Amino acid sequence: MTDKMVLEIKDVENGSELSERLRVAGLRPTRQRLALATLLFGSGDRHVSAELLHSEALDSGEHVSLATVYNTLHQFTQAGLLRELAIDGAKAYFDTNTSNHNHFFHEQDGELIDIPGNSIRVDGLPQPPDGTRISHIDVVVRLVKK
Amino acid sequence: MTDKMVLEIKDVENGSELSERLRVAGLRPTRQRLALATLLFGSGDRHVSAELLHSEALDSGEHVSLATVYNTLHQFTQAGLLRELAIDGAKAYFDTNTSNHNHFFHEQDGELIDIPGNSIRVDGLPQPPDGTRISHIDVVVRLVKK
DNA sequence: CTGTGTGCAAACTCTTTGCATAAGT
DNA sequence: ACTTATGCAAAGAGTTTGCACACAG
Repeated sequence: MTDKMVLEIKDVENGSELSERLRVAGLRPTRQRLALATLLFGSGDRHVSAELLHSEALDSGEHVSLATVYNTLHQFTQAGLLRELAIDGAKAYFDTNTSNHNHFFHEQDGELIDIPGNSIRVDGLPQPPDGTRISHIDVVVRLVKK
Repeated sequence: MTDKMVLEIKDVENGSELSERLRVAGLRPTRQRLALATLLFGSGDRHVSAELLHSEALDSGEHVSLATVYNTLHQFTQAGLLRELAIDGAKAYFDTNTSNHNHFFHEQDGELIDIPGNSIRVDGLPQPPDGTRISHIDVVVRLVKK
């Protein structure tokens, strides 16, 4: 039995393939990154701001500095684990659902809700300008109180 | 001939129905607002940031403080003369085209290009959550270099 | 005159940065 | 050991605010 096998068994035992996800992304699975990853990926799709994630981490008893939260969110985004959303200009939101989907945004509450990727269809796209290609299309359906 | 008539004739003479647009919106046509309105609405559709508009105003020889530029952009937005865009989170953009249309956004250059309102069609919108109605739908087609 | 608008500087929010210390491999 | 990550506090960008003065009606 090699060291590598032992490592794999240990990872499976403590239920944490999060370590492995981080390692694959070239990120050391530090205490802080694991804590944030657990909050982010431990329970379905989420939309978080840096401040929210920071306070959740503190609430859960892990000390993580706000600067580290920002670093981590950007590292995760670069690694493709998160997608950054430009929704309201004031602050950045990060979405744990990186697949193709869109959003309702409640302008008064600041609440953000996923719209499944297959429900909205965008037709009639004009040709992108020369020398460019479409990276992706963001659709934000803005809501107000009735 | 009444005072009112004199005023109307003067407005027509200097070619400025901008004064009237501001008055209708409940905004006094001050020197600063007229200068900004001229820059904004004097030449086709535009996308501006506060800082860009401020420096254009200074370049044109009109002194306007940055705070007034912000005030004015928000007042114009509230009056329906502008639409605010949440494109890249870092700063706010204001669009002089308030009709229904969408945007190409070149992520690397930060360039913003209008897509005519009638070319894109969005289908398959789910029902908005209870107690809310759709205010409007923003479609941003994000571009990267080929 | 009266009320609104403007300018200035200070304050505020969100985010980034520099550098010494701590932790992972 | 060696390298990367973290924490702190300070700096930075963009935006807002409070209040005295100026201007439009």
